[in-house]
Order: sequence, then structure tokens, then C-alpha cells
Amino acid sequence: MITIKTYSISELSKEFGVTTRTIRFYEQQGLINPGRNGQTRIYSEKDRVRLMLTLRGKRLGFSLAETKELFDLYDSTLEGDEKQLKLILGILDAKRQELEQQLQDIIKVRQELDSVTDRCQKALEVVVNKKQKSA
Amino acid sequence: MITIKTYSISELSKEFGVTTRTIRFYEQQGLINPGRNGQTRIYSEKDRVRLMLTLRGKRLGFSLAETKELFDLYDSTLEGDEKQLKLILGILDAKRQELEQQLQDIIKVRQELDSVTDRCQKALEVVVNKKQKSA
DNA sequence: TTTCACCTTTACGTAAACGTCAACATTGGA
DNA sequence: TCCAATGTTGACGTTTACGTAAAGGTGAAA
Repeated sequence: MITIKTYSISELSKEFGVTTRTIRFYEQQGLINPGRNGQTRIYSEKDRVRLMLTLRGKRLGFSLAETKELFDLYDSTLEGDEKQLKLILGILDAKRQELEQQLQDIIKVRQELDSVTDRCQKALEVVVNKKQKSA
Repeated sequence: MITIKTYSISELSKEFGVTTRTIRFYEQQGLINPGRNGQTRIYSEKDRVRLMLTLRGKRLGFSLAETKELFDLYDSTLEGDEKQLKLILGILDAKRQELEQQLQDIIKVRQELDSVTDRCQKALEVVVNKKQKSA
């Protein structure tokens, strides 16, 4: 007998630190597609992964619509015709470029943070020195 | 005579591809602080840089409030006392961790994009092969 | 059996980040 | 002189991503 691991909404909510409202909202937006036991939602591993991916996208500033688009693309790769597949490849490439831009942004912001930290530490030294002298 | 480079709102709007409404909104939120010539706003290089940084932050999913916080931190490093400076250093560290998380996210999403691309290209090959055989 | 904890739907509320008028000032050219 | 471009301040509208009740079903434990 094969048993497939499933999750309740509160399990997922705890694991990822989001409210159940959020999870239901993502379903409403077509990002996840849990099964049902009567009225109650049952989440599969696939749902869990998609939730994870959705949250990861969010951290990168992806809108839910963008993430859904990627999910739909993923699903459609199995049945697309030539034209469709080439279109998908194009979109994927655009996303990759977006990510590259973000990577560059991160590097720059990191530099800026470092520079402010430096400046801050020097200001701190000055203050501490003054305190020592006055003591 | 020293001349300092200034910019009009439309110049900046064109350079960065945002509407003038957006620039005025950022001012209202305290992110930039242009001078005035009568009623008309005059933007300095500092304003231009801050606009650039704000937009960069946006691409990384920073809220305007967060970016403003960083600007305020930057400004306050020049006059902070010890306690204040240590607090700032703490906040900077938190931001750095956030950036690290984002970097990890980007790497993972990039992998996922690559994997979908792969899958897509293989599906494309299958389609193209079929076409050749039928020809 | 009642009291939880946990689940559900429906629906209105809200904060952020602008868009989109409206109505008006000012300024450099034809 | 007048007009088009560019600027200004409100102020209301819109989208996204949920928050927050309200009102109720369900199963297990006490």
C-alpha cells in the first residue's frame, strides 16, 4: 500500500510562517490546487512546493500573477506545440535577464550597506575615543 | 564660479523611465528633497542618486518605507551618539542578512528556470523530430 | 453532550504605490 | 501676443496582497 504524504492548512501555515488566509488566497489566485476531504482542504507535496516557490518569488518582489505565469508555463511544457514552446523559451529567457539585473542590484546594495557600515564604525570609534579621553 | 548640475523633473523622469507623478510621490514620502525655484522643483545630484537608489531598492522588493529608513540611517551616521550608532549597525546587519537570503533565492530560482528551460528544449526536440519524420 | 480546536465560506476593510483627471501658473518661441 | 510645453497642487481611483470579522460545520476528548 502506498501512502502519499499530505498536509493540513495549519501545518503549512506553521511551516512557512504565513496565515491560513494567505494560503487560501493563493489558491483563489490559482497558485495552488489542494484536494478536498469533504469541505476540508488537503495539500499534497506539490502544493507544498508551490507554496514554497510562491513565497520565494515574493521575497524577490515577484507578483503573485508573475509566479502563476511561471507555474502555468511549467505545466504547459508537457503539451505545447512548437510555436508555444518557443514562446515559453523566450519568456524564460526574459525572466533570467530579470534575475541577472536583480543579482547586480544586490551586489550594489551590498556595497552600499558595507560603505555605510564603515562610515558608521568610524563615527563610533570617534565617539568611544572621546569618552576615553574625558575619563 | 562653481556651477552645480541640476535636473528638472522631466529630465529625471525620462532618464529613469518613471512618471513625474512617481517622482513627486517619492518626495512626499520623504525619499528625495528637491530645492525650489519659485514653485518649480530643482533636483540636485543627490536627489538623482536617491531616486536611482530608490528604484534599485524597488527592483529588490524593498518598500519605499524601508528605503527611506536606510536613507535616514545614512544621514544620521554623521551625528549619532554611541547608542544610536550601535543601533544603526544592528539594522545594517539585518539588511545584509536579508540581502543574503535574496541572493540564495535568486540562485534557486535561476536553477529552476534552467530546469524548466531544459525540459522545454527537450519537448521542442521531440516535436521537431516528429515533424521531420512525417516529412 | 458539550466544549474545544480546527476547518469552512462570504464579505468588507486596508496599506502601498502609484494612475488619472482637473484646474491653474509660467515661460520660451513663432 | 498667444500658444504649446512644462510645471504645480489637490483629490479621487485602482491594483495587489492580504487582514479581519461574522457565521457556521466537524470531529475528538472530557
